[in-house]
Amino acid sequence: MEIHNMKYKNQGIHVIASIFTIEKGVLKILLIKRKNEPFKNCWALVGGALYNDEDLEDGLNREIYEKTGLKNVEVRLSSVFGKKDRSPVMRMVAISYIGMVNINEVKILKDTLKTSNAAWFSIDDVPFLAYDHNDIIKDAMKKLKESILTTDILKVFFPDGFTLPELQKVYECILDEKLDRRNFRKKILNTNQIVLTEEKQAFEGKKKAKIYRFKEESE
Amino acid sequence: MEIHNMKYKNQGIHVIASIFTIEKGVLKILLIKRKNEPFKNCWALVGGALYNDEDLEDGLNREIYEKTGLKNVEVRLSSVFGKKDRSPVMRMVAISYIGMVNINEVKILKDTLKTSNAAWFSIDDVPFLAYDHNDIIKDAMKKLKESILTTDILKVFFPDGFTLPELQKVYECILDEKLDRRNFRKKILNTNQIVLTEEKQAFEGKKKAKIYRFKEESE
DNA sequence: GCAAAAGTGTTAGGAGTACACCCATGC
DNA sequence: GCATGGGTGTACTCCTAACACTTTTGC
Repeated sequence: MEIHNMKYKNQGIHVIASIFTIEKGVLKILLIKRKNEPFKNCWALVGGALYNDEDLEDGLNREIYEKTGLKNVEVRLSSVFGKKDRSPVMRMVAISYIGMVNINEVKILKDTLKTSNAAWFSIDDVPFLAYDHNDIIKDAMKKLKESILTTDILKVFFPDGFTLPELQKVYECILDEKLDRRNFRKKILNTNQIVLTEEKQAFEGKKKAKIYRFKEESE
Repeated sequence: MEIHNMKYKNQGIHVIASIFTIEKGVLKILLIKRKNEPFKNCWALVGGALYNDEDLEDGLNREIYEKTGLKNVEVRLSSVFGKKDRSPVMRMVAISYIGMVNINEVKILKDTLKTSNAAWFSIDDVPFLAYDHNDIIKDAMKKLKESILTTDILKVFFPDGFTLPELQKVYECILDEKLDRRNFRKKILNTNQIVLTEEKQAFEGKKKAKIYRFKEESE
């Protein structure tokens, strides 16, 4: 590869995050309003161009921080988008990630150097977005549904443990379907990913529910 | 993003394929010997730098063709490798794919503009490779194992159909474990991905085996 | 007729699904 | 005491895994 060959010039990498949360039983995604061209004033996913001197996930976390004020969002690779004309400015390949945050623990910045607004949108109510970000969200949703049972991606929602009714609500919200209470308990307990604690806590009912927590990696 | 900012200059995208085949019951991977720096004379996966004016998979297929003479290899996304120092020349992010080819139907070029050799290596016998290609293979192997049951990625091995003993050999070879004949048949037939044909054919035994084929997408 | 591989069936355990009743608590 | 949600068990089906015998055919 000849570094000065025009065939390779002006390529860049977008690192993009579909950041989800759940607020009052509704799955939401974090969007920002762009302040600059291209797609000025258009809503978009959080993300931007990777620097030369940072690893992919570090770049993504920097972008998330710069555009929303959020720090240390845990992210997982979702997919790659590389159509040659997906950016009107120059050739950009997008690496897309999924992130989950606890809405009670974060405060997003509405106005930054490059964004004029930031807001949570219900997943059923996403507007037309910059670039191919609508496609990216679609793919991220699919991956999210696949990974909730097999990974501990939901851990961030429950830093202090959770009751099974709570967890079930989150599942129902992400999968967008009702689940049977008894079968849900069996399934979750069978994955061997969670353990019972001593505590109890009221959730929606009057009766107190048992609190569980995700196992640590070592357990 | 300011296009002339040094933070974004000299970035590129590697498109890389772990091309597998099965030869005499052994899983093999296609490697090429590099003719140029960096990693001159080192073995490496097939792939190279993406051009500005081509989609990701088109670029990958071009690289495969240039370096091995193979055309139209069907590929699937595997993962992404983006450590900042993974290339000594400039910042390169690698998009890695899995490809399968039928060794009876291809002839690879041993010598091209950029390669001085190309050869199939048993998966247990892969040498030290250029860049982070050893890591990329490891990941591709994991993805390959996950996808053989749920996708028709093995179709290319059997353009004219296959017998179940044949297919089982391929599974055993990729998963690196022995499978029970009766349970294998049940499992495969249950996936509803294959259909019985009228023909029969001898494989390893004297008795002729029934020939199946993968369903078309429309079936 | 025998060696070598192809083909088949049964049983037991585990997971998924559907479904109904009692328990604890706040009001 | 009753409404609300939390907690539990059972029966059926389906998938998985373990396991042994018969069939075909080339030699």
